[in-house]
Amino acid sequence: MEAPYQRIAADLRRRIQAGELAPGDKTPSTRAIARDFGVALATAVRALAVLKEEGLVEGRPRSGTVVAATLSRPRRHPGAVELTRERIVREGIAIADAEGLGTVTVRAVAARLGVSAAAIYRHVRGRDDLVRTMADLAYGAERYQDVTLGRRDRLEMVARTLWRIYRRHPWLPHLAPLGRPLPLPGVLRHGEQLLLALDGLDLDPATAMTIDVLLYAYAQGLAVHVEREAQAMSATGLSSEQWLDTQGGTVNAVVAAGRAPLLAKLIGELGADGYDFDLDRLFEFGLQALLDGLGIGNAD
Amino acid sequence: MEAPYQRIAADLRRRIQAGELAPGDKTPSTRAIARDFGVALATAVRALAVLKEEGLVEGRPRSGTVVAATLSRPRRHPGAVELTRERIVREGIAIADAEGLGTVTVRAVAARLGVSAAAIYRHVRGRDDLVRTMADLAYGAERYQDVTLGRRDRLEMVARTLWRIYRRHPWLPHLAPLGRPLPLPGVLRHGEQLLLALDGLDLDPATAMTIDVLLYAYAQGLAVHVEREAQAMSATGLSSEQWLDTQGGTVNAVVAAGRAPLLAKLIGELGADGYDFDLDRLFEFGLQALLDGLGIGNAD
DNA sequence: ACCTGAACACCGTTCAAGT
DNA sequence: ACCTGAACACCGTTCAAGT
Repeated sequence: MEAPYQRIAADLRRRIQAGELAPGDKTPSTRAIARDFGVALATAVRALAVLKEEGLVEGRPRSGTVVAATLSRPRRHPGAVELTRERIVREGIAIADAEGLGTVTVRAVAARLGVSAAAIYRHVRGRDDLVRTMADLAYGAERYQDVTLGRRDRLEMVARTLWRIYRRHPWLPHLAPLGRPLPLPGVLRHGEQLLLALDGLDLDPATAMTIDVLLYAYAQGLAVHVEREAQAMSATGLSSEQWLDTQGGTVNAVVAAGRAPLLAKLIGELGADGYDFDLDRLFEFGLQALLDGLGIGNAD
Repeated sequence: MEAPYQRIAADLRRRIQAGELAPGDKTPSTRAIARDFGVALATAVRALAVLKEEGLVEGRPRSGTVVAATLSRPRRHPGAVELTRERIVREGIAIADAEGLGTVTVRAVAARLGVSAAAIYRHVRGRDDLVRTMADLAYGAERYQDVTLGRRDRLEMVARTLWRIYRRHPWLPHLAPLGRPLPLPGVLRHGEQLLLALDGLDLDPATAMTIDVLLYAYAQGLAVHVEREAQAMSATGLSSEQWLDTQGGTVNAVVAAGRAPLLAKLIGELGADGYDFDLDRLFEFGLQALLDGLGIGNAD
């Protein structure tokens, strides 16, 4: 008679050995396992502990459990791919996209390239340099076609392009500077398109700069929450809506203490479905309000 | 990762703690530091400021800086202040305000309280718990008076209150969650005031929630840049405008390559004074546009 | 009951030594 | 020329041992 945790461990072991879960992939979180297999959290923890013991998976302190790198870690040998700055930067982006900026360590990048940490420093000045170059590459990847567009249409288009970039790289909005623009070609590209839309509006230059910066900051400011969503999801294995469902009780506990009567009322009115927390819709809603408020239309 | 001034401060700290520099000894002068470490004077000044803050050194008006007498680090003894959760959290806030969230380490908090790092864990679950409690305290410190205000006036008032909080604690906007609101009383306080302003507008509940979240996100999104400004300033010892002055050449180098002709034109039009990068004005400008765009006035 | 010292498993970064 | 191993000075966190 096999215990539940052994059954679960066996199932995950099979998926790893079949390549269904590749090295570096996240295993299901303990919460996901508990839900899917219909067991207690403690049982899920136990199942993962077995695989850890076997060296098949590794705990990543604040981001769950990960399939261990192939026992013999990738070794570079004559004829292997050359270590270049670009390869390093792309590896950094891949890690950041998948697991967040916090896990982009020089050592992690090096390990995934089968190289010592020290070797990285031949191509990159340090972690800061690496991250800044990652940002330049990410911003610069999207190109604009040379089309004629109404003023407002163009502003919306640029804002949505930025939003798309942030969606793809949720770590990015945490970096881009505002006060002291870094002269990164990848960043300036978007500013140019915003100024193109504002050109001919007969704005004084300071106002043009202000609107330029404001739209940039709006997209970036909202996008900061994309990462939070992703992080929270990977940490708890729950989506925003699921979280609200399960945590509603806790929120209500505070609310019920009479500290937040209006929030309590609103939650009541929202009913059983709750609030569909949709960042994309929120972005679009705020963008329209902002452009309306700035009085910018398509006509000259 | 570590700013130069922190590296220098750490080096001096080590020498003091090792007894290499005894109480009453002169520390190297700012000029000597600047020369020996190959950094700007401003950086040397900052490094010494850190040590002054820690009470390790004292400024002697016209004769430089001197290692403080209280060499034995603050020891707790019977009758000393009790180690409490609140004291720990307040120390964390003090560090974050002065030097950024990145320098809020469990070990740093412990050292400044004259206690071992392990002792902290008796009052706080870990670094995450510490930081979250710091946020709750910071958000909750501002209270609202029970006044009657027009709808729009109240929304502006709440937004400006949030802005003031972020100004005081530039690390704060990097934390507050949006997708999954933490049931922190300090955070809910502000949401209540926003809902109070929206109440009676006959909005469907989802729209009310959206506007609530949007205003919150707008203030927070722009405030993210406050920290960047502060960090950059403390790292380089230059203000935004000074930075633009010195780095203008670099920006222009990219701009002059013809990659950003409109930015080039705008910079030209701005003239010698350049762009006065004023976050407060930017915040106010965007806030008005947003509320205009939402069609919210003071009348019912 | 409260705190510490030591340990563990991590970081970024440097540098002499190897190939 | 390129890369590594080892080291240094840091992290967060745990835990047996001390007072």
